[in-house]
Amino acid sequence: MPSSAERALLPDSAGMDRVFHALSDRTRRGILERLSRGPALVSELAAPVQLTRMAVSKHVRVLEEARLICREIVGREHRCSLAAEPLQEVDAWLGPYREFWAGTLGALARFVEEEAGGA
Amino acid sequence: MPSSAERALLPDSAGMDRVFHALSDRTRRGILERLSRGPALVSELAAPVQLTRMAVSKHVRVLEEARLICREIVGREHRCSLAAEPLQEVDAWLGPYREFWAGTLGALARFVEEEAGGA
DNA sequence: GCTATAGGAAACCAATTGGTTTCCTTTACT
DNA sequence: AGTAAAGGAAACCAATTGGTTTCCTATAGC
Repeated sequence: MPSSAERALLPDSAGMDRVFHALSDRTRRGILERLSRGPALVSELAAPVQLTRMAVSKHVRVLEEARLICREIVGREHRCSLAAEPLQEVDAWLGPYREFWAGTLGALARFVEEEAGGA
Repeated sequence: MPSSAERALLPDSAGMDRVFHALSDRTRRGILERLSRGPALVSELAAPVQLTRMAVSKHVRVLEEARLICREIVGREHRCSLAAEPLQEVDAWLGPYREFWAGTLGALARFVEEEAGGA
């Protein structure tokens, strides 16, 4: 069984597919943003969204399958809450590219400096 | 005209949709990873990928439309290179959630500490 | 016990995806 | 000039998406 650290480092491609796909819809990102301010029922998520409850329900399921939210079923209510772990995986995935753009910006800075110094 | 800082902070939903969707395919993430080690032609991207050149060409276009790569056409060759800016937008988008999971882990740490102290 | 509420299941739809194949254009090499 | 290489365009295909509507189940409240 892989530890959570291993899970974050070995890029489980299928998992990342699911996470990025889940994030590729603004409605779903909106749901995540809402949940970052505390748990909510499915109907509470649906209320502000100008969409059918069922549409929101499907979005919730997509997020759940990407492990971005988890739901606790209490009575007839489904209480959804944010699960940030996959976002940490995204953060980790971003790692090398962070170095890349730091390099790019560094190179740009050096270029500008050279221009200023040389001219 | 929005500055690059504004562009990074105002979440252009359609743009983010495109970026996350572009990232939601492992082939495309593979292309990005390849390009993080330097520019490449479309055929060089297609060579290792066990897919038609056309399929790769389409993936390249998706990445290009998400502004994740840019291509310089020189003669008959299309030289593709990584454009990390949208990844910085992803990084920025991640910001608040980073605080969230820091809080969660912080809370967990406190809980464990209390357990250890109280027991 | 009856009614209202929270939510999923299933069927359906148009649009998009990821992939292919076949053909075409443009540039390079000899 | 003639051929090989780089790559896009178009047509096509099966599978998936995002959305709807209609119906169904289970819990809660009077």
